[in-house]
Amino acid sequence: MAQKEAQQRRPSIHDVASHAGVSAATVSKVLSGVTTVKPENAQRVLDAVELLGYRVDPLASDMRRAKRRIIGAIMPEFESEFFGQMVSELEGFAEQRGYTLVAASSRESEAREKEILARMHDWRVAGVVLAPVRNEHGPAAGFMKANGMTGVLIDRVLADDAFDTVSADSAAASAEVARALVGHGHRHILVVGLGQQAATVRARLEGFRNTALKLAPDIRIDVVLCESDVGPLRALLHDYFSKREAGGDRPTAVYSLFLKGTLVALSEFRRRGWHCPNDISLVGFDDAEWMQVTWPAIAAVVQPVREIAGNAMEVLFRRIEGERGPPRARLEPCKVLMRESVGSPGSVPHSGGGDRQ
Amino acid sequence: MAQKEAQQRRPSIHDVASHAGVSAATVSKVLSGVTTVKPENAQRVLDAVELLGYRVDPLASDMRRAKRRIIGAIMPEFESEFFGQMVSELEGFAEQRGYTLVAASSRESEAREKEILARMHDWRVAGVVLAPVRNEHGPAAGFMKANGMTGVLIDRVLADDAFDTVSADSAAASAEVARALVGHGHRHILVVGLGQQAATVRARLEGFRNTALKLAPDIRIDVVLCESDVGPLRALLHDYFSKREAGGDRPTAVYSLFLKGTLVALSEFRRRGWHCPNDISLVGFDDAEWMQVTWPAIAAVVQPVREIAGNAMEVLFRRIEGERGPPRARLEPCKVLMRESVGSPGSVPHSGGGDRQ
DNA sequence: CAATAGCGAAAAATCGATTTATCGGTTACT
DNA sequence: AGTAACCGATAAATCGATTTTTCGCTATTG
Repeated sequence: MAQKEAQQRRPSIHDVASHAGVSAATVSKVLSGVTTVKPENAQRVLDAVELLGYRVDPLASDMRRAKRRIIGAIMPEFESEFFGQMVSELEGFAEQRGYTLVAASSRESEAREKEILARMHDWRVAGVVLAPVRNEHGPAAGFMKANGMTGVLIDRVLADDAFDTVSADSAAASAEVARALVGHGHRHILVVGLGQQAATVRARLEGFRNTALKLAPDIRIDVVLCESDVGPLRALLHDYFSKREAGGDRPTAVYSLFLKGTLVALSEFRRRGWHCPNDISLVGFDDAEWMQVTWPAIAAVVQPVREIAGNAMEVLFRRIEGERGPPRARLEPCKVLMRESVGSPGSVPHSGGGDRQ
Repeated sequence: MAQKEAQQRRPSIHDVASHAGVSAATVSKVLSGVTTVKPENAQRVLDAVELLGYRVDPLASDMRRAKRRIIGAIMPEFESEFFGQMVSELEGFAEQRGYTLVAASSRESEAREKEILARMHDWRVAGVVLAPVRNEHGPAAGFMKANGMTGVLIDRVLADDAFDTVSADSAAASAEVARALVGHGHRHILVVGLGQQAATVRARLEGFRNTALKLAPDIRIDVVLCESDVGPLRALLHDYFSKREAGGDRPTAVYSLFLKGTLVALSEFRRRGWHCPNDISLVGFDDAEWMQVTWPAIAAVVQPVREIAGNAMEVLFRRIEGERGPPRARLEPCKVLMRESVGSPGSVPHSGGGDRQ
């Protein structure tokens, strides 16, 4: 019975102390590696720790010190492969340095983003990896600044005057996509994007447009931007293609600036019975595992998740360790995988039907 | 300068108290909603809180009480849609009750799973939602039991003698798949699975086999199980189909018991130039967004993520609130979406080539 | 009128660690 | 011899809240 109770309540530093016949302060010193303890006493402390199965209570321990060995990570969502991989990688890097990563998702809401950040501030996290919902100018970054938090911004950011940023080199990747599509002979291209993430999308769009116009000044680039959510995009795209098809001047290729856009585009093609690349070519920003196993495989821009995570953690820990100096904006190069969804226009003018059923 | 210092150090309950001209105890009472405080004083406290921007320090606050308003969630991985959605849903439900959810992934390692669990125990989380790497008999569940933690097991579990479990009704869903495939006339079916998750996979396999045999006693069911990781599955499957094709008795349908298996199967079909459903039919356990936009759309068993998350949180909070009684094992019904990847065998005996290029 | 009950708020104990101040007991130095 | 330095360890203060105890004051009651 007494044993049972002893098992229920977890041992404190005082239990260890009285068991080893020393004071709590001595136990604390032994465990924190202070050398001014008689070896004999140290051994008895360690024995008692072993016997009782004592573990330091991190909350009590951390209450005095300013920072805890915790890194907070805030992602816009967890559903997509990209952010899932990102969290996994960040976890690994944090673990390597003896830190714990706690992850939370803002679920695409700036209000929740700030709320989570405030909670992490309460927890006294040593640093935050923030993938903002919109861009680096949102309220969350402001909160971090106002409260003197240490952090790094990733993904939907370009550069900031207070925090280091790490993101994919969208512009360069988009330029490469432009080269490929123009090279295949496309002269009328639709670009699909989401307005929310202002800066990043603009970089992707400009990178694409500039290069395309330079290579083929006569090129026609249509843009369908969806301001708010993904939902309306489906309708927008349907309208767009209906009008274009009626007018007889529909684009020969689509470049989607984000993953869900690629899905929506594919689903629209499907609805019309179009197939890639015979009826239309498709390239999407962001890769996913399934894109390799579809018929045909979908061409995609692959973001270097591991590199972004690694560099973000690298600069974050440098700041945590007190490094000063102006914030730096890092861009990691993407890989562009030109798969079968891209071909040359006009080879088969218009199938309409489809080759199945 | 003095203002700057005031901004730097975050206000404590004593700052609020002295500002409002009351004691710290009174502040605490006001904030925790105790009614035995004179309205006038309460107002002054609230004003001071507002003025100083005071927030309760959760570290100090929780130190006294045994349980913290934190729920821990441990998932095997974050990369897949399923667990990503799961974490999102859990987060939502925790938020509804004023709890914070901290998520971590064991990255398919039982050692890490236990390590994370120990850390959460140190944090004195109120409860844990554990999606074990293998099944309910792993070391993590043992750790939870030994330390008297409150928790609920989900996904890769059937039933446990110490913890409530919530999972998808794999057996029933598999039976439905069997009915559909047999109904379409399939008499030779390959089932692809991963051995790791023992109990769940067995349930899916048995559910399928039993029903299929009952409906068509002459049916032939091949099974390719991969014990360790997904990697070897690719080779196993390739071997399997090579032998079968040589023997001229290849199956007319494949049922994959897990998502990655579906991808591997698709990629193998692709390699052989087979198309669904003309050359072979395919059903996968676990749905994903992309399955609707491929040609053809892939039939899938949809796990009720939201229901599983909701019920897990429901039973977990009941246990946290002190409910006794034997653990219950809940099974949530799945939806089976029979999409175009399933057809009748023999309609087009063997295409081999493919309908593109 | 004295004893008691009730109310609101302050004082003090508590949670589990860390850190600083203190203390007894040697040893070394002037 | 007197004191300074030092060593190892303990007592006590601290972190920021919550909770229990105590206390002063007013209102009720026999």
